Amino acid sequence: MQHLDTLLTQSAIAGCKACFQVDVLASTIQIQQTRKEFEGHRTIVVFPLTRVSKKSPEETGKQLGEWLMEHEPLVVGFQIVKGFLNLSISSVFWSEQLVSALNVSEYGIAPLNSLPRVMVEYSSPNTNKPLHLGHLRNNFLGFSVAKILRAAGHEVIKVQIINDRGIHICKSMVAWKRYGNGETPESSGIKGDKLVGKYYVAFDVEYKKEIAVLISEGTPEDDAKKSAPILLEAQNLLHQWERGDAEVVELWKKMNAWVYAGFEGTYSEMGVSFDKLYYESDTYLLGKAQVEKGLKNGVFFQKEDGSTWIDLSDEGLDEKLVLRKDGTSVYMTQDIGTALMRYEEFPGLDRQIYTVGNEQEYHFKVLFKILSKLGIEGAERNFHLSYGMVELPEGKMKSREGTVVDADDLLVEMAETAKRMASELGKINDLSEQEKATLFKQVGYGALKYFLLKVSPQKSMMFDPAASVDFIGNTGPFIQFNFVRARSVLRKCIDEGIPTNIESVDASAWDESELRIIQQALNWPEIVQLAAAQYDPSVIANHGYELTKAYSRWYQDHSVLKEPNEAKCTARVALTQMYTRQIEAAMALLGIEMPERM
RNA sequence: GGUUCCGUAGCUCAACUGGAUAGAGCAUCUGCCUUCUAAGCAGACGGUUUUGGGUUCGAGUCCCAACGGAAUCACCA
Repeated sequence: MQHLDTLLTQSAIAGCKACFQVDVLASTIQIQQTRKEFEGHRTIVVFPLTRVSKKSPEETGKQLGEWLMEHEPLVVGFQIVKGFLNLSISSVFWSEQLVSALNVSEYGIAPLNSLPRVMVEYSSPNTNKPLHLGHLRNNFLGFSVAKILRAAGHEVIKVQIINDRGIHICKSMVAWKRYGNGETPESSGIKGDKLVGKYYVAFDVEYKKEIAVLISEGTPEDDAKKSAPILLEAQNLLHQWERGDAEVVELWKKMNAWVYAGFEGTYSEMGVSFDKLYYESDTYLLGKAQVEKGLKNGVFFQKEDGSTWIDLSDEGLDEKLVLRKDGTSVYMTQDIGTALMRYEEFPGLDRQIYTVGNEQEYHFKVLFKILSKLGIEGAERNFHLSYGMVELPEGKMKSREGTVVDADDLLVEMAETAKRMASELGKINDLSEQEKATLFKQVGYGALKYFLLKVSPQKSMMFDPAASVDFIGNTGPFIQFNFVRARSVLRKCIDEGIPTNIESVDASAWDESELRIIQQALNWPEIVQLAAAQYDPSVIANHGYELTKAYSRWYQDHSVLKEPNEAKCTARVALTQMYTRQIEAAMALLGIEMPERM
């Protein structure tokens, strides 16, 4: 479509020269898709031209339209509505564009490495509890953005950093030592991450009890919170870990391994993956060296108590701590080290995309500034893919109040809902049990992914577990359903000997609704680029929905198999093919699989 | 209090980045399955785009102010 608009712009510029004797800039020619209530395909907005034409919008449009009719072969008709010049484009053009799009292998997908190498970080869980709904949004988002960037031409490296170290895991360790009696995932049959999470909860229960006891003995609340024995024990474990105490490190390794096995199960169900994993325990010391180097260069400064800071007040930010007075690192220290390490490990890395919730916006603003001051070329190109929280009707998820929506549970529920719907409809009774199981996951997970990705990332969103995720309307299954119908048509074409290798379509075979769908579909390459530029899967989701909606409407009153006119039949096969290929590609960018039947 | 983000139909979201009469889905109501899969299609209902100013041919979109909500401003992660 860009191609078409470029041609039309050039013609319009020539037209302005001929009609009004002025040179106009390309930016003055505004072209958009004609709204569906008007005749025509592309619209030139005339208002900006009235300044040079010195005529009314209607008169300006009329002169330009007449000139284009004569001199631009693509334009076969025009109409002026107020200040809008609506151009009808030759259906031969649409026909040819469609066929050529059908004959490239991955229409709209840019060649790999045509754009620079980028890194997408997502997930980044703590290892003390299982993944929840918030992680689902995070993971689907990061995974999808990685795919979109790849489709736009970037080389993409998907990574996560695992927060495997710190007080949180020590809490689980203490509780397991106290109450675990050697329980393991194998002995209990509990998934590893769930088991560790169980002891994190057990810690919290005991911690609260001890605080209550202390308070009843007359200890002020603040002191009680700091001096509860179980907390001290956890802190002690953390110190032992940092000193490398063999027994503690072994327990830490053991419990983390349980968690990783559990996470791996969830990731695999979700269909997300990573190219490289980073562990905080490997990287948390790296930042220190960088900070010390920066201290010598004057990027950082030390306060009297020995803590290290950066002053970003002239950037509109505050002073920010990068090393504690005891020399231990904070979150920022670690992120500095990890970032610099990644630049070294992946030469030519153009930027990093951090998929992290919007509560950390300030943190990343500071991080990017620091990286820039440390001399990273293009550090300001780094992007915090910030997303809003997923909220429940009663507010935020709180693990302490048990309102957390568990990722594994939700996935199971989604597949079950798909199963329930499918058995009510009874269209797939002849599939094998295994085929059915696959289908229920495709549909159920598809519904969930679409639900979470169709909303712009920055917006916080509502999730009502009671209302559940819809399967009708603007949903993943609606798109899958239309795909399945279209595929079914194409299969039957093959059965009935109707050719599906389309090399040309007679332009006279199209009706207006079809030309409109073609036009919509030909926007695909730009949609991919736009989604990549904005790091926004919802752009893809919306396009997929609009295209599907149009196809579904068309499907209702255009039969392919029963169309007697051969040229029309061919045209409809081509359109159906275009639809199935594009929608499959689009959904793939969202991580949604398409079934053959449903 | 400072900074940032958000506010569109009863609910959940769009609106091609300043263009035409602000669109979908859900919910409610009415039609359509002997016709390629009805998880569908068509129609009805539903709006002072939170409010008030401004910028211009033109504002949901940009600027200012107010109101409402969220996040952040930790030697937490």
